[in-house]
Amino acid sequence: MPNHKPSAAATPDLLEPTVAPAKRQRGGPKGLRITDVAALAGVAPITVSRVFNSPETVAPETLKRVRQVVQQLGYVPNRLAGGLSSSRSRLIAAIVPTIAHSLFSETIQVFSETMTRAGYQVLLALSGYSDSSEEALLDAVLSRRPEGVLLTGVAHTESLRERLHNVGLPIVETWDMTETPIDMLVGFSHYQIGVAVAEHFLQRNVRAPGLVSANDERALARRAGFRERLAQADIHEIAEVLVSPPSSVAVGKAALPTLLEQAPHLDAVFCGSDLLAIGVLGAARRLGLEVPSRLSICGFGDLEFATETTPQLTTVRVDGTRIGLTAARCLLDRLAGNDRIKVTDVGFHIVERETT
Amino acid sequence: MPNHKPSAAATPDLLEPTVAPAKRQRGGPKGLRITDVAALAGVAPITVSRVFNSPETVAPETLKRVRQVVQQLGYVPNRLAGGLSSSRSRLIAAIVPTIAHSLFSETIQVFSETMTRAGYQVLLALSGYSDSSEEALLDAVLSRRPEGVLLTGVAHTESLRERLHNVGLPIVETWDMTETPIDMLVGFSHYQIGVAVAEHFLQRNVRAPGLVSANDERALARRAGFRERLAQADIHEIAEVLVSPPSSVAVGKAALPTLLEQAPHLDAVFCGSDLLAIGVLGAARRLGLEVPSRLSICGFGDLEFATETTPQLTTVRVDGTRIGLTAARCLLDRLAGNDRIKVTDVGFHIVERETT
DNA sequence: CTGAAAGCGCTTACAG
DNA sequence: CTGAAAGCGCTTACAG
Repeated sequence: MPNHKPSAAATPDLLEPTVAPAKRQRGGPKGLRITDVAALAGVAPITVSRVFNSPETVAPETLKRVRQVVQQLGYVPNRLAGGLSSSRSRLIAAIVPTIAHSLFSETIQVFSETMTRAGYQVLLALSGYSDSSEEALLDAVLSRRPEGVLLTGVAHTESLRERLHNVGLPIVETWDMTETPIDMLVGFSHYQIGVAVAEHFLQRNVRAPGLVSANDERALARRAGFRERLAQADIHEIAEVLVSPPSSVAVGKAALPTLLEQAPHLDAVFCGSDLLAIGVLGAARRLGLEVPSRLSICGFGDLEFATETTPQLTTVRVDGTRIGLTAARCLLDRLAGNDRIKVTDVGFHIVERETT
Repeated sequence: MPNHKPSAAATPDLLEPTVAPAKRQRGGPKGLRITDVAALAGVAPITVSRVFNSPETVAPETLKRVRQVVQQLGYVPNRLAGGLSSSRSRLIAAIVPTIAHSLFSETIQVFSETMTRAGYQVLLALSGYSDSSEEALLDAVLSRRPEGVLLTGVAHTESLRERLHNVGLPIVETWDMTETPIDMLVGFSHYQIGVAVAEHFLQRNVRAPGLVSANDERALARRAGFRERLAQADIHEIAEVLVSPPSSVAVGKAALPTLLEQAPHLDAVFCGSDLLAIGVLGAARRLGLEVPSRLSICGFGDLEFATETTPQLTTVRVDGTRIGLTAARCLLDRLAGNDRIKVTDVGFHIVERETT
C-alpha cells in the first residue's frame, strides 16, 4: 500500500515513517507537572518556574494567579528535574560516623537547621567507624550531586581526599584539625586535648595514669598528645585499654580492672568518651576507689547532664553547636561566592567539677 | 540571498531555518556523563546504565570492560537524572523534631543504616517542635520525590495527614500510637505511659503527685493518662509545670520550687524527659528532699548512663533502636511490594532502679 | 515582564 | 545480550 505523505512529496518514501511514530508510553499517569499548572493559569511553564525561583521577576498579577493555581492543585515542583536542569541540587551532604551516641548530633542539628533556613536540604550519610565502605558511601553521596559536603573528622585515606578535592565542591571538615585540609576546616586539635589532659593530671600529681580509648584516628591523636606530654614529665608507663566502638558505660566498667592489672597504683584515667568515664567511675566505686581523691577520671564529649550527676568527673568540653553553625556558615559563604577563612579552631575546655 | 536547502526542495523556504539552529550553550563543561563512559568502552549508553542497574543482564566481558572504564574515569552516575528518568529516587525522607537531644537519634541511626544497606539514602528533615512550618517542610521533602517517609509522631494537622495520604507513598509514623494512622505505624501509647506511671506512683502510696512536661501532643497524651488514672484513685490535685522545649537539666531544676508552691507536700514528680528528671533530682538534693523515699521522680526516654549515675530515678524506657529497625523493615517490605502489618506497638517499660 | 525551543543526563519501552 | 529513539520535568539562554 502506497504512502500518502501530504507535504514534502519529493522526499523518498523509504526514509519517512508511514505515520508519525507512536509515542512511547512511559509508565502510568504521573503526578502534577509544571505544564498542568501553566495550562490552568494560562501562562507558559517557564513563568511557573519563575514564580518558584525568581518571583521578583514576575508581574504581581501573574504571580498571584499562578500561586492560586499551585495552591488549588497542590503542585510541588520536582527537584530531581529542577536540579538536573539547573545543576543546582540544593542538597548538602553530611557525612557522620554516627548520630546515635550524640557526640555529633548537636553539630548536625544546628548545621541542618542553618542549611534549611538557607534553602538547602541535608542528605545524611552515616559512615560508621570503619573506612572500608567509605568509597561506596562517597559514590552514593556524590551521585546526588550535592553542592557542598560536611565531613566529620578529616578524611583519612589519600584516595578519598583526592577524590573530594577533585570534585571541586565546597567541603568542610569538622571535629578535627590538620595541616592539610581538603578545603575548609572547623574543629580543634585532638592532640592538644591529649596534652591538656596530661597537664591536668600532672597538676594533680598523678604518677600512674591510664587510658581507655577507641582506636580511631581522633582517639589516637589524643592518645599521642597525652603520652608525649607525660613523657616530658618522665612518665612513660601508661596503662592502656583500647576498645572498639560503640563505647558504653559497660565497656568502661570492664576496662578498669584491666588497667589495674597493668598498673596496680593507677591514679588517673583518661577516657575516650563520657560514657566510658561514667563506666570507669562506676567500677571505681565498686572497688572502693575514691574519685577524684584516689583516682582522677577525665572523660570527653560533654554529656550535658553529666555536670549534674557526676561532679567527680572531669571532662573535655567541645562546643558541637558552634562547630555546626560555623561549618554551615562557611559552606553558605562559599556557595554565595564569598571567600571564607579556611581554618577555624574552636578549641576546647577542660571542665573540672570537684577539686577534691 | 536565497536559501539553498539541498533536500526537500518543495518545502516552503520561509518555514525552514537558513542553517541548522545554533545549539544553545548550557553552562560550562560539565562533569563526566554516561556517554563518556560508553564511548570509551565502545558500548551504547544504555549498556553502561545496565552495568549499574542490572549487571546480571550484561555479558561478563562487557561488564568487566565497562567497569574498568568507570574506575579509570572515576565516573559517578547522576542520580538526579536517573531518578527523574526512572521515577525511582532511591530516597527516603525522615522527618524528626530534633536529633540533638538524642531521644530520636538512635531511631534515625538504625533506620538510616538499614535503609542504606538496602540501597536507599536518607533525607533528614528537622521539623522542630512547632507545627507552623510543617507545610513548607513537607513541600521541601516531597519535592525530592522520596519513595517513602518516616514521621516522628503522628501527623498533627488534618491538612498534613490528608496531603500525606494523597501522595500515596509508603509512610511510617513512629513514636506514638493512634487509631487512625496515615499508613503504617511503629510506636507505643503515650497515654498508656501516663497511666503506668500513675500506677507506679500509686503503688508507692503517693498522695501529692506533680508533673513537669512539655506541651507537645505526645507529652499531653502522657499527662492525660497520668491524670485520669490518678483521678480513679481520687487524686485530683496535680501540681503542674508546663515547659517549652528544649528541655534541660536547668529547666527541671527551676521547676521543682514551682511545684512545691502548688503542692507543699509534693511526694512524686513525673517528668517529660530524663534531662528534666535529673534537674528535679538536683533541686531536690539541694532542698534536702530525699529521693526516692521522700520524693519519687520518674523520667522518660532512657539515657543509657542514667542507670549508672542516678539510681534514685525511675524512668520509662522505650526501645528507640527497635522502632527504627521495625520502621525500616515496614518501609522496605512495602517497597518490595509485600504487605506489612500496619500497626506495631513496641510497648515500653518502667525501669525502677532503687526501691527505697 | 513573558515565552518557544533546546537541553540537562539518565532510563523506559521496544526491537533485534 | 545490545542498542536507537523518545521521554522524564524541569531551567537555560535567547528573543521579544
